[in-house]
Amino acid sequence: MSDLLSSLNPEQRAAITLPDESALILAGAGSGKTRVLTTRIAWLIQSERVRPAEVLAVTFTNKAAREMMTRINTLLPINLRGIWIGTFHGLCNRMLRAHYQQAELPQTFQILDSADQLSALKRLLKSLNIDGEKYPPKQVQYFINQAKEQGLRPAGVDANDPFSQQCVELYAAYHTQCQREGVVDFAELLLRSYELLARNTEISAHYQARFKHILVDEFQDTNTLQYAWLKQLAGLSGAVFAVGDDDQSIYAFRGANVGNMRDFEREFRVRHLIRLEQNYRSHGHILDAANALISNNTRRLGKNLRTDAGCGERVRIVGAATDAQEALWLVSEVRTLSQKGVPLDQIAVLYRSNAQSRALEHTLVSTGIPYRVTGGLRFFERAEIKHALAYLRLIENADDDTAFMRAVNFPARGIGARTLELLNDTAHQRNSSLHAAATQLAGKAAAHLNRFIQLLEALRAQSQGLRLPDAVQHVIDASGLIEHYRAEREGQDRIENLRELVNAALAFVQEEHDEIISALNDETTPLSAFLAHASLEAGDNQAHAGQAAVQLMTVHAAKGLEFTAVFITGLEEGLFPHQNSILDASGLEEERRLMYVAMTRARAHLYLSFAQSRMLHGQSRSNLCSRFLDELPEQALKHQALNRTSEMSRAPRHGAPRTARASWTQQASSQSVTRRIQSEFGARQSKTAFGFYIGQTVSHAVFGNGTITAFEGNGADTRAQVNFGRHGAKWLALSIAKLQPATSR
DNA sequence: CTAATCTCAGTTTTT
DNA sequence: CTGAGATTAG
Repeated sequence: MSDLLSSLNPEQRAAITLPDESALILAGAGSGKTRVLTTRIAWLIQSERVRPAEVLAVTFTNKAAREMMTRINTLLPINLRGIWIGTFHGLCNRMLRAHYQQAELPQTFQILDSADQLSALKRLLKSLNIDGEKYPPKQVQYFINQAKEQGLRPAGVDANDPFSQQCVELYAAYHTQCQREGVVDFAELLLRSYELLARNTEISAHYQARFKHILVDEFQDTNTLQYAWLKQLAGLSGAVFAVGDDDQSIYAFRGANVGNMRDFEREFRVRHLIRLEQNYRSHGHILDAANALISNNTRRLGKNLRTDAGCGERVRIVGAATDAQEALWLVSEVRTLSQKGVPLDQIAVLYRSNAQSRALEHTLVSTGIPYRVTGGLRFFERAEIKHALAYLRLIENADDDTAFMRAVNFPARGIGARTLELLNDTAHQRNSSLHAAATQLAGKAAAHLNRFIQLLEALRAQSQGLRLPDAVQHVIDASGLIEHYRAEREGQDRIENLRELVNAALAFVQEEHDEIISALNDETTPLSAFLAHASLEAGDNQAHAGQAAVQLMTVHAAKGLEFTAVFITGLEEGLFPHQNSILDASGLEEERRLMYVAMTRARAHLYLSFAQSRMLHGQSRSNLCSRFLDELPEQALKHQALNRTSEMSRAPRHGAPRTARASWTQQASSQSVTRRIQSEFGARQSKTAFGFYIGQTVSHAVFGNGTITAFEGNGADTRAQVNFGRHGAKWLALSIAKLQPATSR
């Protein structure tokens, strides 16, 4: 027991050894959060306060769940049979499989991922003859998911405007469609599981009695429904150990409710609130800067990180003339770091939005620095994989219309829009699945359709006796997918991926025998379990590990990771903070938390950079540098001057250096702190256009006085973004709008 | 029915 | 500038 608790600080130890009641742990960035969580579980079991089967731990990502399992196993090398560790969705799936009848689901129910859900909705809109322009499928999807995440069924949604009323009806129709098809979307997994517990006192009592300890990771990211589910599961007696950091809440945009932390404190009668404020990751200056930044947010639960490490290096701030030069500077710094002995995979390049990666990648490729982009398409989301899975899904459940639509004419077998329209109508009239309608229709209407139905029959029959990997192999061959891709120019990669799918099935079957995982899904078939696995765990973003490479990713993707050196790029108003979040205070605070997360990823070296002009949407635009730079304490910073001449002479193409330099007029920089920062390292006043400059106060005949915040475009097309205060921000073409320099008050 | 061409919007993302 | 989705020509 003592070794479990050795080398922990007093707060960590206190958290780990708390009594059997609910507790809230405010765990700052780099404070050993995962360690506390896993050690708590190991300690509870080792001291025989609970058996493994009485513990439930929930995370947001599969990666986190796996890591937790591994670390507990390292701390406590005993059989953990019966412990429930997984994602919210994974655990709900598990529960629904065990009680599928009470949950009113078919035993073989399948899970729709977001893309599947969207195509299901598009199909629904079409069959109801609803204008997709007026009701964009994406918005309907958002509406439905939001309702579900509030725990609401169609009858419970308040709809006061025509749009919402229509959405409610679509929600109801969509629900009927899902029920008929035997499919559930992600939000449905949670809601169904919640309802199962809420309505069925026996089942609810069973789980409440069983799970004496419930542990929640990243609690600040829970949404309303997840919180309600936890409450239902814990009952009155369960001890919920919630670990989170309100300062790292960056998912409000998808429904996360930081307010859950306050509610939790009250509703679970939390007597133990422990703050983990000792940071084991970042050097002093980095932490000082991050602390100063986040202190600009209001409504915090309050927390300040400290470190025993020295001040370390100052945070470096760099302004470049163009995005291309920013990238070149980055490359030279990466080289320097590498020469100093920092491994490439310990260097992260972060950005606010994915679109920014392109320019960086371009430069990295041309300078020969190996890099790896995290994010983007994952294995099970690839088109060819989804096609193969669609055939497998149809074997399992012929009524799965989403899978049917995906497979029916891919590879092309002469079943076009016309036939499918007819099929859709037939199915809608008879209230049957597409497959059922197709069997009726096949004889008379289309021989092609008939052949497809027969193909499905054959696949089902032939895969019957096969083991899962063999069945997968058979399906990708007999469906014609391999043949189809063989004929395609760039089909080779896709064929490789399909072969990889067979390997994935093989690995999955083997893992099923693994003791840790085997407790799951005793009742379902291997195929059904594999399909659920494919939906719930979309697979790695990037398959090729191997060689050490610089890590490129969005700030969101970097959460939970740490690196020796971190570059945060594109620190410009409109980019970071993002344009769409600048308007309201809560959006801005989330952007600030995002910046905080980004900064606290760094151990020893932190670089913040911006460009005065950048290519965006095919146009060059100029922005002020980010307001977040103004919020950092001067003593923790080092403004690094770009050696303009040498950098520019090295610039290969792009980067019209001459015009850029010529335009750096020396303006008096009395108004803005931002400009002061810019002038300190020689970047000076931002770009001018038509004699106007960024930050200038101008007056407009209609909107009155405003401040220029950005330029975009060139020549006669040049437009300026002007913030007119209560009139909002407007883009005005300088050749048209008659702007006047405002006279000072 | 398919392939080529046009239009248009364009954060962040896990399950 | 890009990629998705719709529209139109073959």
